[in-house]
Amino acid sequence: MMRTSTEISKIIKKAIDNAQSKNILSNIDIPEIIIEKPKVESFGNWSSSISLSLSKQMKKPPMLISELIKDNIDKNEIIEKVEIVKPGFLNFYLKKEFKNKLIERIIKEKNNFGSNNLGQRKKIQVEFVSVNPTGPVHVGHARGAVVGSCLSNILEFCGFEVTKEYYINDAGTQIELFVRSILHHIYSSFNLEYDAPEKGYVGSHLENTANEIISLLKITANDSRLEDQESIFNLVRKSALDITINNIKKDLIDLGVNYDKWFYESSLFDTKTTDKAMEILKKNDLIYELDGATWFKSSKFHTEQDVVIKRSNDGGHTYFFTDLAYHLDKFLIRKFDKVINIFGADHHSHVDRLKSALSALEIDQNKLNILLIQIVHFKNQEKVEKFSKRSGNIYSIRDLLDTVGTDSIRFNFLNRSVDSQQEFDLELSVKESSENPVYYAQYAHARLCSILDSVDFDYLEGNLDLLDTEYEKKLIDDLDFFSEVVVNSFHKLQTQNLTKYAIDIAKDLQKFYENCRVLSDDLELSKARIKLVLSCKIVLNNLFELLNVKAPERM
RNA sequence: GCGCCCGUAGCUCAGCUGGAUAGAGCAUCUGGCUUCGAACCAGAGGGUCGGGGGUUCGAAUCCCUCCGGGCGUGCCA
Repeated sequence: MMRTSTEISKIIKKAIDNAQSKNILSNIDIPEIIIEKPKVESFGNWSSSISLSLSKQMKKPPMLISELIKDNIDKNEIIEKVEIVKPGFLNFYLKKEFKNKLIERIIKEKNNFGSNNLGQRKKIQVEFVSVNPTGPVHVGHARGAVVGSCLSNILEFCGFEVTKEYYINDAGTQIELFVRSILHHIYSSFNLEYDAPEKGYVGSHLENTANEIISLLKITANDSRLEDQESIFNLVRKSALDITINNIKKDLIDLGVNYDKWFYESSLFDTKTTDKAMEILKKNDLIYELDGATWFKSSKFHTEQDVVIKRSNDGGHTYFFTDLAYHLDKFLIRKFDKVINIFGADHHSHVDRLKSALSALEIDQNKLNILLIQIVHFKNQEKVEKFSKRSGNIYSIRDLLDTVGTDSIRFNFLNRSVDSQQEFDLELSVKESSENPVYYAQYAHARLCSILDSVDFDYLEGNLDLLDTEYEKKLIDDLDFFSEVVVNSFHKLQTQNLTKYAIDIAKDLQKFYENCRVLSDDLELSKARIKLVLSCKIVLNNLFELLNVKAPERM
């Protein structure tokens, strides 16, 4: 089913063609005709400023171009009326029958209403969060988690085959440090010597994990396993990873974030993908040795500086190298048509490097989309807290979930552009949670449910022509806009227009509720209004589904 | 120094592929519950869109420059 804006766009294109073939409009190439929702109701249901942009090339005043377009619009089943407003806007009013059909269609399509097939079942991967498994996911990553999960929902709704993936860095320096920090704690608790690593992990989380491992592995004071530091390292490493990853999973699930795949960095070595990557780089002469390290000539592509892929001190691979191999896996082995990586803004130096990696692997760069999420400051009583896992000063997602509800957190994050830094006032979010916009939208939904609950007669034959107040018309206008909002979110890969739409439609619903009695003595009118209420509920449901926010029937 | 992001109402933020009167939530003030849920509604106040230049019929939006804040800047991830 085509979106209304697209339908109108085609009608206008045809009208211009008509005028051009009659030689009353000059025969130039017509750009994409953008049809927009006007800001003000008095400007119709949809509008276009195409005449203004054509004016110069056509050497005609926009008002005149609009007149000519209007006069040459073919008969159609959508547009009731066209208004031309200075300085040359075309404002369109939709036919009643078209609006009625829309409502019938919503009721029929239910969960699918608003979806589309722009993705054509193409394989798309969304990789997000991917925090080192060295502790709980802290609040700084919650934003990326929520945005990633919502974007995935949108992509799915737009017809993509989506794989949500978490990349587990289980092969690098940080894991090593983490495990050695745990071992230090374990040995210490039995009064044994084990050198604490420099820049290691400390704090209550580390101690808790260590203690958990002691009881899990039943380590005792005179345990012989403690004599072989090499093998105890591997034992502890595995337990530490399992424990940490399971906790991360649990926290994310409670945040409404779930994954299709948990990808282990170490598996890239097991499957020899890293070797393959190295071969390609060597084959293309993109590798050299310097100062004992191995370098990748990324400067040949997009970066100013080359990048180390093998360290000089211990010969270990850098994070960048395994990430390069990881992307080889994504594109050349698993063959995703498109990949979206969501990074924290502090990783933005990684963007160019990764792009250069793709070039080296001869992968089309347009297939990779990297979203940088700006950081979140968590404010607590005037103090802006700095959180760091290594220092042990953790404010985890779990802590956040314990004080603020999931819906509130999600809505709060989704309601902003990822380009903007965000200040999250912890005190305020708890205190004002009942005044959070998400509850406003949910309340509208609950009210609709409450009405529908008390209906005990058949209303599906109701005559929609009876919907004639400004409040009802506005709601229908909103419903018509939903598919458009979804597509916009997809194109821009953003979520804030969805939450904005939620607030907008909720506001119009509250006004409607206030002014239009649904269940009344006028049975025919009641039936029509119930159908409107039902279609609004369906759209709100679909919207909440995308946001992964609850659509409560009662509150 | 260089690179990326941001600067819009008292606060938190939308709007930025140029378009009509710059919006929302919170906060403040005034009014509204015997009728489907007042977690609501109606109304009011509140703006040099960081400053300055430029492009354009038209700039919060594009370009230049300056100021302010954040993040990053070859062997952590």
